Amino acid sequence: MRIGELSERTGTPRRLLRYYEEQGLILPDRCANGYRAYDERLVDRVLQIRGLLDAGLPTRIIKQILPCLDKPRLIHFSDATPEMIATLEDERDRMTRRIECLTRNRDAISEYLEAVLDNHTTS
Amino acid sequence: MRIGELSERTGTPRRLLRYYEEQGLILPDRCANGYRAYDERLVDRVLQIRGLLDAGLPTRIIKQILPCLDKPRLIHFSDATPEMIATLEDERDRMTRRIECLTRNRDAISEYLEAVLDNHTTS
DNA sequence: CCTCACCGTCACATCCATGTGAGGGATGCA
DNA sequence: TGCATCCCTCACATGGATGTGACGGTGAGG
Repeated sequence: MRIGELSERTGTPRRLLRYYEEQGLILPDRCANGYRAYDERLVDRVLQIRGLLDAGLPTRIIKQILPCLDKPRLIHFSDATPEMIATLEDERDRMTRRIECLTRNRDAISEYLEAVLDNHTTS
Repeated sequence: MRIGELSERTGTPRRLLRYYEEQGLILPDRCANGYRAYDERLVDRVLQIRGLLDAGLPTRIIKQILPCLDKPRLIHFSDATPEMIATLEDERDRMTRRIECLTRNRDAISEYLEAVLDNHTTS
């Protein structure tokens, strides 16, 4: 598919699809035209990228963790340098901390909302 | 406490403590000097702010959700306009989505790391 | 009194994700 | 053939969080 369709199907501005490519997050083929040709699977990948960006990860980190998720069983041992492993462990821990923080705060919001709505219906 | 101590205890540059104040996230007292005087409780609040920022929330949103968490039982009904409630519900849902995304990816990283480390020790 | 470490404000700089638009080529249809 | 709609690259702009430094006031200790 071309960039327009991918843009529509992922709700992502074309500008950003090109930006993600520039940052090395996706690598579309090119038609003879020069037009970018995106594989079907890139729909999910783009959504994943957007999710991670929205969760506060920079493209530099996303680029490093994406290859680990490609094929659950096709591990790229070539990339598995000690530094890379350390980076991944760090990032996994940061993600865990983020999850805890978000969960705590979301639960507090839920509690607040319940209290307010309760009060509203009973007053 | 003054800004230096709060900065040290939270690992936050003074610059940012002033910035958070400018954005209305914290509201320190002032000594006769003009020096900012921070309450003990602001240590936790600053850490919470940093956690939420790191998780991708903008200060504008953080400012709105912080009051809901102040006292679990001291609900500020005065702020509970319908728009505010809608905002909170939206933000709660966004947080849930972020949590799901982070959890999925973190688990995939863990799986990858396990596979790599397994392979490493048995080869 | 001097000095040093703290504080204040102000302003400009940087990084990153994103917006916007100009200028031009490709494709397909009236 | 003309026009609309897609695509390309390039480049400049914006907004939010953060860095950095200038310039000056405060206050405790030698």
